[in-house]
Amino acid sequence: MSTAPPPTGDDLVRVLATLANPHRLRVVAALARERAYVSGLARQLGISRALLQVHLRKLAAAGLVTARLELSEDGKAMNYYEVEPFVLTLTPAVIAAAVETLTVPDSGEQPGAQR
Amino acid sequence: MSTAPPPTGDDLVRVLATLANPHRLRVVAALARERAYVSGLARQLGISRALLQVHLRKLAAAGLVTARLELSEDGKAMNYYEVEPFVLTLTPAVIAAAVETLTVPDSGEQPGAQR
DNA sequence: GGCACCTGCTAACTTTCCTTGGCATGTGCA
DNA sequence: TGCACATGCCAAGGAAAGTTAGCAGGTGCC
Repeated sequence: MSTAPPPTGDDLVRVLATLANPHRLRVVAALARERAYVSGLARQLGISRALLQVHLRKLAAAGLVTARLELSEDGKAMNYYEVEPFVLTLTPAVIAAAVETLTVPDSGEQPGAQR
Repeated sequence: MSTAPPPTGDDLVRVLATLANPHRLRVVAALARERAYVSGLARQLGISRALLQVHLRKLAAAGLVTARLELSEDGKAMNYYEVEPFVLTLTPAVIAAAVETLTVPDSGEQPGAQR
């Protein structure tokens, strides 16, 4: 078994599209140091909570971060996010393998089908 | 030294944004098997030349493919593309390092500056 | 000359993403 | 009760990306 799981074509696109954003990269970088809750992270990054929440949602949808709701000592509900220890190696060969499992949204054809 | 060169934050975003597209992934996959010229590749992928050209341009801008203009035996000018043997490993730590060199278009602050 | 192949560009439309602002809810504490 | 903190959602405008269609140029061959 390798350190990198075989990515589905669609998964690969989703993960790449998710990471292809400066804000989301900063979020991952910040969470790589230590987990944080939404409001605190928003202050730390200097962006609005609404914006951060959208990015966190995408990161979570791609499986790159996870959320855990906790109660602070003073009873506040805090939603702590932490980064998932992913390892993704990108090479032409990996991409060629992933393309085999690519869903085609355009014409809805199946993998291996000829046009 | 690792197999992957240290990516700049901006470079990383550019490469990720470039690869986060089904068509461009297919192009890379096709070129990974063998190099091809524009028209032939367009037919092979079932997309228009104009569309392919835009994607090829982005891939070349990100340094993932290279173009070489050649003359076929019958004198036709053929623009052959081939994939660059890139190796990019993506982990939270790599991202954290790349973020340090991220250009901030929003407020234009310098790397290392505190807020 | 006309057809078939190759190359490139640009304008314009459509779709998607990004971002902001506002609103609603709940808690603890002075 | 009012303030400060936490959570979330939704609507709307602006910016960027994707896609198509059309035009123009070049060569070889029947």
